[in-house]
Amino acid sequence: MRDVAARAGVSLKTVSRVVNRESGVRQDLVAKVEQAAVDLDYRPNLTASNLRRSDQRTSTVGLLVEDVANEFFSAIHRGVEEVARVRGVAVVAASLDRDAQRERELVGALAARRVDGVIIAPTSPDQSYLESELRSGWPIVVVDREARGVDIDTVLTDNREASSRAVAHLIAHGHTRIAFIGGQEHLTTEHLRYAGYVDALTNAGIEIKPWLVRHGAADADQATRIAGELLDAASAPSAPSAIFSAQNLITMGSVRALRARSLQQRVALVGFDDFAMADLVDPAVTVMAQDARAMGRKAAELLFARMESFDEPCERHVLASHLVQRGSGEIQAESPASEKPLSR
Amino acid sequence: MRDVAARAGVSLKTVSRVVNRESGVRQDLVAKVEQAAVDLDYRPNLTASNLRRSDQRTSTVGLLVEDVANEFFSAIHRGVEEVARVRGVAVVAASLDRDAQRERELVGALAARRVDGVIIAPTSPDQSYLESELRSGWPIVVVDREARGVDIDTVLTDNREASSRAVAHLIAHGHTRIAFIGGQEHLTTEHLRYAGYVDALTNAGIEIKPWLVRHGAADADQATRIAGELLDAASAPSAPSAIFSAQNLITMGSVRALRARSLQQRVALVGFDDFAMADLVDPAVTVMAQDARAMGRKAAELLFARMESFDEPCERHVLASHLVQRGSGEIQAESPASEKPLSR
DNA sequence: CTGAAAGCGCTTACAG
DNA sequence: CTGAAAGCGCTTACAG
Repeated sequence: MRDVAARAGVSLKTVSRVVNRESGVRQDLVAKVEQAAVDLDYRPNLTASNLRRSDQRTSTVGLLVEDVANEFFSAIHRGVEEVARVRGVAVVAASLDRDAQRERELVGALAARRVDGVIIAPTSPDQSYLESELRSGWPIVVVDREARGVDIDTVLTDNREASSRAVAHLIAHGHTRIAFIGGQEHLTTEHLRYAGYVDALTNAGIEIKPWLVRHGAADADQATRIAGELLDAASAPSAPSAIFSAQNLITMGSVRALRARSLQQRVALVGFDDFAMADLVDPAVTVMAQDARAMGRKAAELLFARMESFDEPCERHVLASHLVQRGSGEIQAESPASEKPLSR
Repeated sequence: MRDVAARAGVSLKTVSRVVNRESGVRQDLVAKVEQAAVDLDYRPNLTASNLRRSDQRTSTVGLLVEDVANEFFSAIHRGVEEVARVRGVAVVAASLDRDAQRERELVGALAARRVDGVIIAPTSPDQSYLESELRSGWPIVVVDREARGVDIDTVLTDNREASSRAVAHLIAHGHTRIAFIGGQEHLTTEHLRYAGYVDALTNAGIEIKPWLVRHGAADADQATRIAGELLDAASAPSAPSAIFSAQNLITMGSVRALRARSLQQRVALVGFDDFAMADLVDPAVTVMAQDARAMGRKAAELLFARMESFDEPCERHVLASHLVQRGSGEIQAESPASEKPLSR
């Protein structure tokens, strides 16, 4: 900038005004400065400018999710980006991979870069370490999963209610032996989805059968193995006639397990989370679909709102999921009483 | 930092040394400074530090792709992140959405943030606008698609050869009426994949039939429509007996078109790019799989290498794709001569 | 409308 | 081993 000022024969301040398109600079000076900037390949340095600027904004926000390559989280990423973009704000995204320590490290890395705020799908069991950043007025929003140990803006789906509806859907198709396959137990989403499963069974007066409940499927391959164990181990009368899978990767794994045993037309399946190609599997997969992109948008809106107002009370948004019936969830339980043909 | 220095009763410089873990500070001073930092909730300001630092590194790199929510690009993102992470480097990722102007704007936005380098899957037809940034020594690597109008480090797949192999695979199964469905024509990947299609047909002495070639499918829905037109419009003897789709979204769209006509067991399909659940569709989808994550890793490695050496000649890496046979690509052409049963 | 001085939070290049 | 001064590229808060 100094070089540009020298070449244009004006002061630093005038160059600054032109670069920031402030009004009230004589037209001929504007032209001179712009010419000099072009001649010298001048690029404004945002990091220098916000060092002194009063708002201290870097026009960058952070996003921490389980895995940027998981389609659920990349859809959230996309939603955040959409809201950030219109404000000229960039998004630095990173994957936590269920590593609690990395969550803290990355928060620190984003703080060191002075991003204007951060959106987190927390993986660590406790977020009280965020206390001091929140007190300092650094905007933080939690998405998909609830934070624990700290009061914070939150965007969630109706995990418990939606799961209950999903399981009730299976019950309505005659199922009473419904397996639950869930992910990491310490995640709030898993807790709530399991609670919804219990709710639905309880409401229907169906006993919870512990041997049909499995937690801890960390990826699609583990889910395939676990679903396989459920399908193989149980003796016929106690074998599951339906599966409720609590998450997209688990659903994909369950589909593989069912197909490997040629059970996909006999054992019903409803999965939490939609995924690409769910409509093309045979039978097509019935899912409880969250609008991940909308969650990302909402989280970003909360984040930007928070930048304007430190001391408003925390907000908590719950987005509704909806059941997408595609076939796998409408398979009737095999029983003498039920004689409807397989739907679809 | 000034406050920390005051509270610890030392100079700014000493705090700086402690914060940066430089050796040669007396143990008692280190302890005092660390205590003061904790008391005051001190966070180092990376943006301030690299303003003065000689290397001027922000420990952040940029990544510009078509869409962060497309699984091909989010896998690249993940690969870049893996390499960046071990260096303590953050990744700011953004979507171009085929908007050439946005490509330039985002490059400018990243330049203003002084990221240490940027990886681009270019969408605009010409990258000569990057000339001045490259001259200034700003590391840029291009991934997936070639840059035009500028000499630059590049990571690609063997688009042409791989496409040729994919189409040859269909020819080997008796097909001569093979449709090509491609995306945006100005993308180098599309050019090359079409060229590979032409190569394979030419090598086999099969004439290119213009009515079987369609460019410009911009998303899965358009691909469904285009594939449908191809399947419907042609009169029986000239209808395609196989489809080569040049990209993941197009493949998904083509699967939908085939299924809507119950042709999925009769018309063969090979797609470029693998995708989740391709193994669970019926028939499972044969694809020419690129290792997107490896491409991202390689691009990041080139980028970091470039930061060390401005004037080395540009490198160009071509990663091999491999055919994953799953069923849809092994459907034999229907002809009296061919009596093999459907494979799988 | 334009500019000279001070300062953002840190590091460099020195001196002690 | 420690620190006082200058400066990174810009903006603020003035004065003219």
